[in-house]
Amino acid sequence: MDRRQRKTREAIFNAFIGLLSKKEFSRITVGEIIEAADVGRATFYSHFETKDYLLKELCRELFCHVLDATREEGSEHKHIFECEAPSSVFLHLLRHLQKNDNKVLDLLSCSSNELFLQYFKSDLRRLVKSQLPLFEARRNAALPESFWVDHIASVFVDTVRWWVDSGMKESPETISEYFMMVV
Amino acid sequence: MDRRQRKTREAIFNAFIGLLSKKEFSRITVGEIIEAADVGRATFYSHFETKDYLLKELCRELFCHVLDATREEGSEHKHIFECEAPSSVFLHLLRHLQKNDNKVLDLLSCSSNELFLQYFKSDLRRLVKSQLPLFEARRNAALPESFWVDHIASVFVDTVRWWVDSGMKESPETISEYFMMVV
DNA sequence: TTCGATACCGAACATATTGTTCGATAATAT
DNA sequence: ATATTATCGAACAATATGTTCGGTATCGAA
Repeated sequence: MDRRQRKTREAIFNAFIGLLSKKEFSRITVGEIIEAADVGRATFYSHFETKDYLLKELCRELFCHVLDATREEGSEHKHIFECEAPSSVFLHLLRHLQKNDNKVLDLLSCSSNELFLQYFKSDLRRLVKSQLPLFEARRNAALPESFWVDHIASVFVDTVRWWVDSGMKESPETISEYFMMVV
Repeated sequence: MDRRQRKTREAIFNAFIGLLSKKEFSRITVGEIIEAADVGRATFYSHFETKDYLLKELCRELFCHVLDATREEGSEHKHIFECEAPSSVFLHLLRHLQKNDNKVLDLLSCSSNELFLQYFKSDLRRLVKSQLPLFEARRNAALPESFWVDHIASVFVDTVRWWVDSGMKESPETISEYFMMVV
């Protein structure tokens, strides 16, 4: 990819994230984004069809990155996935969030976080599905698998939401314990 | 309240709900609403400051209505709240939803249902809080109350979401059982 | 029934936002 | 060095928002 493209794309993402910390998604205009990113109007529209697609692509990049990182760490230390409690993989995720090395946390704590949590959850469902055996012991046989997967992903997202909404005072370890207590 | 006011208010709500079943909230314009409701532009703005307030007031009316109805039924048959399992109050809620006597279900199954589920959840939290003793037996003492309340409300909302998203094939009784299995 | 209050109409209005177009310029890859 | 391509910037039509105003119809209370 052309270096210019990378730069403008990055500039737009950063401007967008910056604006999101100040105001709601629906009230952010394309005009504000291109001014903050310092790019031409036509340039913006050559990168993103609409503001909604910008949101979508941003989520895809960030969440896939976080989940892939979690998955990688998992395959480095295979025992995590094979031997330890199911909490491990989620604990890793929570630690990634707290470090905030990428900007996921900024998105999850902004006023429009519901939008991101939706995307986050749908990516998470895939992770849960691949880790399903770890939860088999806790599952009631009467529950449909689709319900069970959805439930685990939902509870994790809701737990993260509660965490950030209440100021992230607890450690990732504590939150992970809470999660394991209720799931 | 003036009969004229009631009528236009009702007309706007109905037009709004009708449009929501066809397109996303963010793509619905005030122009479309007033055309469908057959009221003047100035009239709309004398009732609702913006489209967002319209959404908010609609949620407040409908959800409060549902939850109040549930509460009322509860006080008629006091045993429900005092003696029976905590499932009862939620089962009542689910039955109300399935009957769809008010239009709550339309909102929960439209493409912008996330918006409504948020409002629904915050109203639900209050209900959960008032029914908290019923869940005491299932609660791990290490969990903060705020987390516990949030969790119960979240799981209920997520359960309803799963139900409507997957076509509401199950009976309210079954869904209530699923809910009680995982909470 | 009457009468004062007020909700509604509808059309016009300024303003803001969206998404597109185009020629000129500058950065890039090879 | 050169052909390619991303960006600029300014202008553009089309659409949406929220307000204003005088006239009309409806309402609730006496």
